[in-house]
Amino acid sequence: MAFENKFVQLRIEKAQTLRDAGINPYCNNSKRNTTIKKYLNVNSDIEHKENKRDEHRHYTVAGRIKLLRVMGKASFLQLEDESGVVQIYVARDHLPENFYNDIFKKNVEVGDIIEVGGYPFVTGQGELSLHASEFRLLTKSIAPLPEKFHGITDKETRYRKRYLDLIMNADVRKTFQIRSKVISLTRRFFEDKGFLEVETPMMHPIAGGANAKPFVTHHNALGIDRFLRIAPELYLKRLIVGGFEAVFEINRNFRNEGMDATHNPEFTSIEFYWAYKTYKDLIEITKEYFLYLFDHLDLPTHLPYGDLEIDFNRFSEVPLIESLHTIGEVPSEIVNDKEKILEFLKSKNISVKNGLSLGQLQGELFDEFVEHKLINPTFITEYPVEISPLARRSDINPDITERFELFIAGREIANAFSELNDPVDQYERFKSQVESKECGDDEAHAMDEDFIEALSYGMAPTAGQGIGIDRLVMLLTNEHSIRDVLLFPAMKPIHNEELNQETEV
RNA sequence: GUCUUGUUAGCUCAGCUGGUAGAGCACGUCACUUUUAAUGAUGUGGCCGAUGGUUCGAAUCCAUCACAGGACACCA
Repeated sequence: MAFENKFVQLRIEKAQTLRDAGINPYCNNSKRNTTIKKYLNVNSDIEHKENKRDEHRHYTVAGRIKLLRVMGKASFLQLEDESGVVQIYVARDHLPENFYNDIFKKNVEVGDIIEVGGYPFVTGQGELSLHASEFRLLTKSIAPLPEKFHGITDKETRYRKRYLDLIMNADVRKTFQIRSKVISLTRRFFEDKGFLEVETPMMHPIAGGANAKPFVTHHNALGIDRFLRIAPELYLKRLIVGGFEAVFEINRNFRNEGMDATHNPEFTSIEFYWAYKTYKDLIEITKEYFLYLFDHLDLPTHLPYGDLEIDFNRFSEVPLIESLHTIGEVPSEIVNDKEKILEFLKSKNISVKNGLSLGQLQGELFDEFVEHKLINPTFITEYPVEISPLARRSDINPDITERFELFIAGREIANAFSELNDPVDQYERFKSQVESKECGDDEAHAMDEDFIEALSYGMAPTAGQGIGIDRLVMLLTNEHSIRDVLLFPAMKPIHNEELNQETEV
């Protein structure tokens, strides 16, 4: 039952006491006229004034009480709003008669949201504070906050009750402010380059554009199942067919797969498509994009990440096959021989699915021996065609594609290629994907005939790229779990809630 | 999915090889008009994650389950 906790009960009683005294514990006519940060900035000159105060100034701030130190006839409290923290000095004799003793001391506590009016002064300890002459409760908090020193550290509680995490941990708020900036800067970067932001469907009749298991939902009115999108790619390319030459979309994708430190079932990406360009142009714009982010976020280009230091002045480019040997230390004589790769993998005790093609085996080698070693930004180029069903073939070598993936700190951050715009080739590639699907690869791409038809009308030569925003934010904020850059990461429901839901129905 | 480590007061944590629970913060009461995690005194507060088992006796040992963290697998 709600509110049964004894501390909550006590606070509810206090709220009632306030009502009985004619004070609304949930009033909404706040008179706040400045933020705490502005208050501190505007009054930074006070310490140089006579008596270190200016009784002619008057400000009204509001926020949550984070700390409360009652010392007889006067009290100090730390008041926090979104912009910052300020110390408030509350003295009995500067407030209406009996207010301090009967209302403030007895019924106001840590967690409450209040409004305070008064003048600026600097305390004996040298802290710019606000001397209260008006004090008003705005919102009575009836649930006690976590411990003032240790705060809340239990990860499960932090993710399930993110609001508490945000109240208690300023650095968590900072992380999400940076996340917001990254998205905003990304939007501005592409808009400034003439890209058009578009919104394409989240519910797809065919889950395409990536290899992944989709979530399924049902549309009652049409009586059909829909898939939550695993990627917007095929819709964005339809727009290129339609004549838009530069489009992007920043939004969620959904993949019905495992969860771990780098995977959440819903995640945010930007995908952008650029007509009359190739993947080589994408390498250039990607470098430019990173510089833009670092510049506007004021980050060092030697970025610390855990124990690593990533050098964003050094982007390198390595073809995938070459990387197997030069980075992964796989003997170069085996990398183009299926049987030898299988032998090699066996000798390293690595088991792979039966019936993989050469390109797929090269992909396995890459994942196993190269990926985790790519710390500084590295564009791995020229992916095998078998693992790139939507990418354009190289004119020089039809077994490889004009594609790259960008790796930083051992993780894939972006995936990009010159788009396959030959409808017949695309049709054949889908067909071979469908064969894989029938052979048990439940993540292989499905046939999308409507997309083939769209391509048939002609899609200008185009380059397209996807960037995982969550992983990017992890890098930029030095976070090592995707849950720490998602406000509300996916969590299993706790058992009691499940039971309640069942019994309520 | 596998392995592993957790789950004790609102929060942060103790609790040994079994003898029916402790601290700090918070909260109540008292003192205190310049504190900085204020201080001093005093008090309240627990279905020890859930269910079974072993035992005279379980927070503690065993099993199963739930949730979480980590690692691995899967996710090209």
